[in-house]
Parts: sequence; C-alpha cells; structure tokens
Amino acid sequence: MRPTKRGELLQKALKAFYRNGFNATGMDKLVAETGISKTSMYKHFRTKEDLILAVLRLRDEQFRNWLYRRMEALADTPRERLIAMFDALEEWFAEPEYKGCLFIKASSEFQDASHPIHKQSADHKRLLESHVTDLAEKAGLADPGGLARQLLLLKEGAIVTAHLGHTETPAQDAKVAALRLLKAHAG
Amino acid sequence: MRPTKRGELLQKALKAFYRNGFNATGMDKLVAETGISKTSMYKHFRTKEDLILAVLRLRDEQFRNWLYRRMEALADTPRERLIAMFDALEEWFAEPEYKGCLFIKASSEFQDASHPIHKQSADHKRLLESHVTDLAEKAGLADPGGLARQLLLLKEGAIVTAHLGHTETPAQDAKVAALRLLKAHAG
DNA sequence: ATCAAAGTGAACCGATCGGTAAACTTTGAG
DNA sequence: CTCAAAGTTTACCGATCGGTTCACTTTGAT
Repeated sequence: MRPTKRGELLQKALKAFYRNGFNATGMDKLVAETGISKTSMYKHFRTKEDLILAVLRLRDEQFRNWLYRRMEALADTPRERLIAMFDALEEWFAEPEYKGCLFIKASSEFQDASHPIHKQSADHKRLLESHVTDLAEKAGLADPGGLARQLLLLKEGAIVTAHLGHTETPAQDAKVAALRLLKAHAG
Repeated sequence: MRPTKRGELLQKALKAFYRNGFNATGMDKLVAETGISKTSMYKHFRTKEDLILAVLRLRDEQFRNWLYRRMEALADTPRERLIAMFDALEEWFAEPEYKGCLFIKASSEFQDASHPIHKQSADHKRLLESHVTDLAEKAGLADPGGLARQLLLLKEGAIVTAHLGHTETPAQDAKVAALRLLKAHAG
C-alpha cells in the first residue's frame, strides 16, 4: 500500500517541472526521465493538470518545511527568525540547481486567477504570509500583518531577482532592508 | 518603407504572449489572432525565438518609457519620484488585463541564464536599476546603489504578488516600506 | 505600364502534444 | 497457491508544434 511509485513519480516530476517548466515538459519526457510508464502515470493521475497540482502540493509541504526549520535553526527569537529568513533564502539561491520559485512559475504559465493551479499557488503564498505574521506577532512588533507583507515583498523580489541574475546579492540586500523595516516596527 | 505589418505583428504578438505565455502561444495561434500570414511572419523573423526577442525589445522600450514618464508626472523631486514609482505600479496592477511582468515570465519559461531570452530579460532589469540608482543619487541619498536595489526588490515583489493575487494592496505595502527605507538613507 | 517588394492562402513536413487501448508481467497479502 | 492490484510495453489517436514550400495577389515607386 506504500505509494512507492506514486511518490517516486511526484519527486521526479517535481524536478523535471522545476528544471524545464510545466508546458515545456511533456508526458513523454516525464516517461523518459522517470522511467515510469505513461500508463502507470495515468493510473495515478487522471490528467497532467492533476499531476501538476499534486507536484505543487508536494513542493508546498517540502518548501515550507525546509524554510521554517531553517529559520528556527538559524536564530532563537521570533524577531531574529524573521531576519534569518533571508539567510535561508541566500542558502537556497546558492544552490547550483536554483531556478526560482515553482509557484511563481506555475502562476506565470497558468495565468488565469480562476485556474486551479494558479489558485493553489496563491494558497502557498498565503500560508507563508500567515506564518510570518505569527512570527511578527510573537516578536511583539507593531502592525504584524503589514510588516509581514512587507517582508514577503522583499522575499518574492529577492527570489525573482536571484533567478534573473542581474544583481549579485539579492538576499543580502533584502536582509538589510528587512532589518530597517523591523526597526520601524519596534515594539 | 514604414514597417507597418512588422510593427503590427510585434504589438499583437506582445499582447498574445502576455495573455497566454510564450510556449503556450503557437505560431498558428498568432496567425489566427493577428490576421497576418505565417509566411509573412517568417519573412520578418527567422524563428519564433527571434520574434520573442523583438517583442521583448518592444516591451522594454514601452514599459520603461511609461514608468519613467509616470514617475515624472506624479512628482517633482527625485526623492518623491522614487516613491511615485509605487503609485505608478498601483495604476498598472489595477488594469484589468494585468498579468504580471513579461520579463519575469520570459525568464521563467526560458530558464537557462545563458539563453538569449533570459539574458535580454536581465538586461531590462539592469536598465531599470541604473535609472533608479541615478534618481537616488540625484536625491542626495546615502548608498544610492544599495537603496535602488532594495526599492527594486520591493517592486519585483509587488509585481509577482499582485499577479498571484493572494494579497490586497501590494503596491501600497511596497510604498510604505519604500518610505521607511528612504528615511534610513536620508542625506 | 512595369517590376520588385511585400503579403497571402493552403498544403505540407517530421516531431511532439495529452491521452487511450490492449495484452502481458510482477508482486504481495489472504 | 491464488488472485487482484499495480506495473509494464507497444502501438495508436487526433491535435498541435515550429517551420517550409509554392503559386498567387497586392501595392507603390519609377
């Protein structure tokens, strides 16, 4: 009952979609890269869209888990952990396979706001926002919601800037800005 | 000698790519939407990639022109114009056809940093950076380069956040943050 | 009036797209 | 051992992909 093949497919599909994009990665290419038969894929997922949605769910869990744990590991207080988010981002950007944010890509290839893939990408961002807002609250900072939104603008900006590659130190720039914004919200 | 058809093709292709994405917009769809024959398209552009590069050049000119003029119209001093960038963004986000930044989309569909389309998208961002740095210099603000990079992180963040649609007021949030960053760089 | 440049429509190319069908093999729990 | 679930290979479907070819028409300057 262990979904060995299904999980394996999801993980490998995630990598393939992340490397090549969604529209640019056909099901036949997925067969070639995963070694899993197309028939088997379509037994687990009725359509490519369903596969993509499942991949995004996996990535959401994977990414939030990683980011939250990294923020906890790098700092001890809620306030410091907010700042540590940008150190974690810097680690991510430094990975050789870094290719930006999968959810931004997804919303960019499935643009209609009513599209399930677009909606699910927005959900991921909402979860991040509520976590950062919580942290800002626990840190006793003023207007935690507003501060969280500002910090996340810096995060998203750093993510696309790091991918575009026209700037050298997006994570550090974002961190410097974040420190100043935190000061302005000091309790 | 006026490139009537060529220009018309570029403008309509720009709209089509912006609405539907690059990979998702085939040449046949372009024929259908522009009313221009495929033969004629391939007389002006050797490949789809060439077409896309020309579309991005057009968009670069169009967008920077619009943004710079809007920033000039909305405020009188360099310092105020830096802030006015976020008012201009808010106007852009409010357009019903708003679908994010074409260059972010392009770099997301053509991910390899060495790909001409990716490079050209990075060039666009570089031009914006140098303009904003100039403004920060003219405003007599400290560390104009660093400040410009921070403001542009907010801008890129607001652009993707406005497209994801999970937040109500990305432009205003970015503006509030920008005001605080400007204060920290006061001369 | 002429002639080349620019544009057109339609058919066509091999490759790939998302998805299906059929017949067969592997595997693990009762 | 048995039997169903899960996985496999292979071939196939109509549609679309980027791109080409060919025969023809429109247009504007000389």
